[in-house]
Amino acid sequence: MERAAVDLVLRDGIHLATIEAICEEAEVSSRTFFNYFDSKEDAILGLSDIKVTDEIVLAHARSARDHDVVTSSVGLIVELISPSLQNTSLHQSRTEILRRYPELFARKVARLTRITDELLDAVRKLMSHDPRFSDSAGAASLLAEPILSLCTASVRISAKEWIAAGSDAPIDEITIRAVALARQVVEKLR
Amino acid sequence: MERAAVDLVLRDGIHLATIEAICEEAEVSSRTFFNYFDSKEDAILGLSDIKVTDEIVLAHARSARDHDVVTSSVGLIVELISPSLQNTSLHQSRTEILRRYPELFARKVARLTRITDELLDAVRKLMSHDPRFSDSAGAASLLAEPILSLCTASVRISAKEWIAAGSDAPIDEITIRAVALARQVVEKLR
DNA sequence: TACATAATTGCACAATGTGCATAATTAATC
DNA sequence: GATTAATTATGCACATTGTGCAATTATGTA
Repeated sequence: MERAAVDLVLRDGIHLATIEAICEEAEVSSRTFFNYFDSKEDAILGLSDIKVTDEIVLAHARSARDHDVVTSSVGLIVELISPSLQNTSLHQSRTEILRRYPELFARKVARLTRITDELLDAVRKLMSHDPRFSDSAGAASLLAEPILSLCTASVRISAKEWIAAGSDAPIDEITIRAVALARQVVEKLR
Repeated sequence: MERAAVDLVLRDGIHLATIEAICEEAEVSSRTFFNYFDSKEDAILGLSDIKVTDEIVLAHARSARDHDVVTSSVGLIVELISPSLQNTSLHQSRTEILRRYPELFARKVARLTRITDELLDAVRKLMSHDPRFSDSAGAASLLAEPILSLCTASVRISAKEWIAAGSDAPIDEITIRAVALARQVVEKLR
């Protein structure tokens, strides 16, 4: 049904890709459609459930060089979004859809804000592993949000570049490039 | 009608605050409602049209100490959101609504992404006034997005604190505090 | 008053989404 | 293989949001 939804949007446009049409294409009833997706856009955008587990967070906290919170945060973010980067066929169609219909970003972002709190907790944990934040206890917690934003934006750009370059390079390249961008910002602004 | 929408949501809950009920309260027809708002949430959230004019951008570029891009960007962002901070009665109700119904952030964010491109252009202009970015021409443009994210997040936190403290202090306090937060991040991460 | 313009409304309609009862499919057990 | 139990798909009625269009009402102006 996701395939049908995505294909129809690209073929007929978002307005003609009604639930009815999608269900006809997928050969299911419209009622069944809503048994699987909360909304039409869920199917179109493929809003999979990202989980931020303690294991993943800890793994990144330990593996980052010097326990740098930027490196570990970027690594974590890239790992979380990597499934949607690798699922090539569907994902490419979805990327094209977002390009054509920027309004749909809304839902996508909505889902992301749903996990923003989880990500913030994760960044705070990662900060606690970073020696530069080990002394300043509670006050530093306020910095988690700006740090997360900085890292997320860097990943966004880096992923864009990666996709534009043909998605050939290993995904780690996204991480490396994103960390470099974040560092540049810090260097320039200090 | 905005007043009626906001009041009803707080009184009866989002589900019972239907268009029909809101229109009854506001004593207009539902058709009239949609002549003024594109959607129910528009009225509830009061998504006013933020305009990023060249004048405002230039004013901030010039007034910022040392033409620091963080200071000017934060100042710009605070100025853009200040109307919604000052319109006390309605805004307080809306803040409470967002607290109760975090899902509604979606639309709010959607509107913000609509002006993200404008904001990015603004930040690039502000960067061009910052001596630290004057040499590195095109490459630095990539940094606009992370910088904007950093500033936006800092403002978000600072505004939250400001509201929590009772919204008594002048709005400039938001700017000052946000700049301080952004600076802390940069200092810590370098 | 008479006229032009703008604001409001009614009505028909399309589309999304939900609740609930029923049918069809599949798997499990004897 | 037949029977039963679980899951999955469906049909139908309905509420809600939102739009297009034509008609009506209100408002200002000469």
